Amino acid sequence: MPELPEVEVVRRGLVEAVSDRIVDRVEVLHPRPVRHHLAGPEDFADRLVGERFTGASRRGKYLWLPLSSGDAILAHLGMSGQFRVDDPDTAAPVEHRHVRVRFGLSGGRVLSFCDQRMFGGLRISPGGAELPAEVAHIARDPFDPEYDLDEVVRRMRRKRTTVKRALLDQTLVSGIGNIYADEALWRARLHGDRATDTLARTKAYELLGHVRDVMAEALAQGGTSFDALYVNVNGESGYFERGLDAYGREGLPCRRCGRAMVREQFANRSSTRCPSCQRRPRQG
DNA sequence: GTATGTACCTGTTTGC
DNA sequence: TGCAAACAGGTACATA
Repeated sequence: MPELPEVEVVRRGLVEAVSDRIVDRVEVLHPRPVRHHLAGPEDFADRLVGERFTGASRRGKYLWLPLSSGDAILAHLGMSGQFRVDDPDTAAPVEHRHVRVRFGLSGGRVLSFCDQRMFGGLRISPGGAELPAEVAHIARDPFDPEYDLDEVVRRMRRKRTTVKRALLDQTLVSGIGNIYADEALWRARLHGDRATDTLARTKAYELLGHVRDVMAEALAQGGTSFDALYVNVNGESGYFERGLDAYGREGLPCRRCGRAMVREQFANRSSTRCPSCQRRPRQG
């Protein structure tokens, strides 16, 4: 599932692949990924033909492709979204890759938005080249030059919620999903149910430091991959899966203490933790 | 304003 | 063997 490191890998690939290319053809093969473009799939396609890409930007897990008109194509990969860049002659058949939207580019290459589970999507953001209005509510991520760690710690400790919910709150700090939340909690030896307002200031700084570190390490390895659902624009997987200490390790020994890792339900998803290093907080 | 719960999706795995 | 149910989970929206 693409989180910040995976989305950043895709962004870097897109900068190389689409910058200065002109859209000469758009095919919307399934309406769902453009559901947020209220004027409909045909309008989505018509508006983009003739536009020139000027780069690729990101905030948290949102990506956007600024256009020379000042508008942007805003994208979210959701659970299983991928961007692929191919030569038309060598690309795999459309139906084998769940291609939902295809862009013909000047120079002959094809940019495809593929999405098996269709939680992701594309939309046109008018005037959104700099920062789409649709992502204005998303907090800066830990790799953003203007990310304000002190402010995140202050806001986190003021919230009346639990630590894991706070990490996943994209309006507090963006880019973190279930995988890297579990990894950072394991490194910080914290249980996800710990109340944020009982967290010592130094512990909050430590936790957010682990968040940044684990995502930086994942990015350096090209991201994490599961079930080939996440790949870069060339269809290649990252290598960080072997670096995970918590996520997906239910029943395996904790790499710190050897106790078997456990998996628990958490808000319609799951959390994996060490029952010894990450003790459940006392209630009340 | 803030916190929480649910719907949206489909390929794969699990259970009867 | 075959079908149904469970599961994965980020975001938008509804509800409390």
